[in-house]
Amino acid sequence: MHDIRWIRENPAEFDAALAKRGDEAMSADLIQRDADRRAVQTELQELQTRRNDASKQIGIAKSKGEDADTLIKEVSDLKDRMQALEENEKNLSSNLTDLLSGIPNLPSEDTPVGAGEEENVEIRLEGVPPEFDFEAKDHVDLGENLSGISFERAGKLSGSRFVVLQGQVARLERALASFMLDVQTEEFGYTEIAPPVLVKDEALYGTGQLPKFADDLFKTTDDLWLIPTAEVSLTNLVANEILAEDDLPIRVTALTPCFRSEAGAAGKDTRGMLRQHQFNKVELVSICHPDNSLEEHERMTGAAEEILKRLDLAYRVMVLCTGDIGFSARKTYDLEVWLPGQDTYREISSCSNCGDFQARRMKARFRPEAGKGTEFVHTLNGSSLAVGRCLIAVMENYQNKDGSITIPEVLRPYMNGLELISAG
RNA sequence: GGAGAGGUGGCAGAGUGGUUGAAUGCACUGGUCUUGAAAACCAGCAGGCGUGUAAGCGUCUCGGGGGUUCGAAUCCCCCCCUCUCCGCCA
Repeated sequence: MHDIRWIRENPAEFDAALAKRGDEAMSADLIQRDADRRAVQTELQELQTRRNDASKQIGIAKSKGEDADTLIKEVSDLKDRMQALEENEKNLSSNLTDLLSGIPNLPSEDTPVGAGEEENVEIRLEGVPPEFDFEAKDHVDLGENLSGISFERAGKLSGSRFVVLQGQVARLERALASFMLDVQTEEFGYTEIAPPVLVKDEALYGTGQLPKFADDLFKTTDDLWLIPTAEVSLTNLVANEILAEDDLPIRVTALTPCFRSEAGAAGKDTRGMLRQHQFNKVELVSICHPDNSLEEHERMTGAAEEILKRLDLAYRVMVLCTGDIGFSARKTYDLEVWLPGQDTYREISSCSNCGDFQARRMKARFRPEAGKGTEFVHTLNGSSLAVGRCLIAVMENYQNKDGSITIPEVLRPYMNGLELISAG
């Protein structure tokens, strides 16, 4: 959500930033609507002032036993005009809010301008993809051969884009998630949270999934939604709160299943478990002081990268361009892990700085120690990591010629010391 | 799911239609006092919006939304949440 007062004062800057995203200029329209709204509001408030004064006098007169009919008549006569103005004001302001809430966040200065995915910029390349002296299999072949993955059985239960994991593969997935949580809580200061995965409209509005992206979500029959990411649950933890300045930063993490309808992805990534309706993810969320969000963004990205480093997986860090960045983000780093089965890098994490965009929507503020009033916090979120995709990465990068999978050192403590997953 | 009780400022807790955005206490902030601290005393202490260069002024908000009234924290309706008892249940 954008600050209409800021738009009023910086219309050119606002439109220029929208243009970078490929969106049309909107400031003139918004400013006009805002001016209309304020004119009506001011007029209404003048009438309210008169009404309040008169009502007080009526009270005084009555308490003295005096006659107040003239005043009562006057206020009575104000009512029609007031009601009309009230309705008018309500419409104007909800129209304005609807418009504003559909406008994406403005990209930061250092977000590269580009039309789409192809124009994202690689800023780091870490690790070396493994070389195999045999033909590398993908996780589907590996998993089915190990009796660890079944799409067929998942299909019986739930249809396409679901998977059943079994045995040591299932355990490996759990090991990954535990490892991720342990690193983030013990080494990066994130507090573990076990949040609801069913949430109300307001929560999804707060983080920006609603009202625009309802099609990407699953909704229950009693009006709750399945979260597409724990970003929703974790960020909304501070919704409608006024925090103390020294509460910041708040760093929270959670392992949750995530649910996505993948409405716009028909035919895309249909093989394997790369793109599922349900997957597990360890999410990081930081709520921080506006002065610190840039460095917090780097820190968070580093925390996510640490997981890949310790798993000794090759990856690259991309800065998303203005055409690929998400609705709520000012700047986003994607981490892409090397997948031998696909012979390419694929997204495994996305770390975004949303500035005060989400905070405004959910009214998450803090009280600055110096100065008065309140200020909006900055919110950041990042995956650390998508567990399902990380499982793919481990299976494909750690495969052996015979189809077995070597368990990465750091995961062995979580696997009761097991070093190898093999068939039979 | 059924029956009942209740939701007031950071917390506790008054307030049933009339100068109440809200008594009082605690907490917090500033000041006086003190060698320092405590205590005591004095003062301040909600958020949003509008208007104004500003000081300020105005307006809205007592779980949320409607309604009655000249006037609602107080009366009426709907919804949400919490607690107690019962039922069901991992």
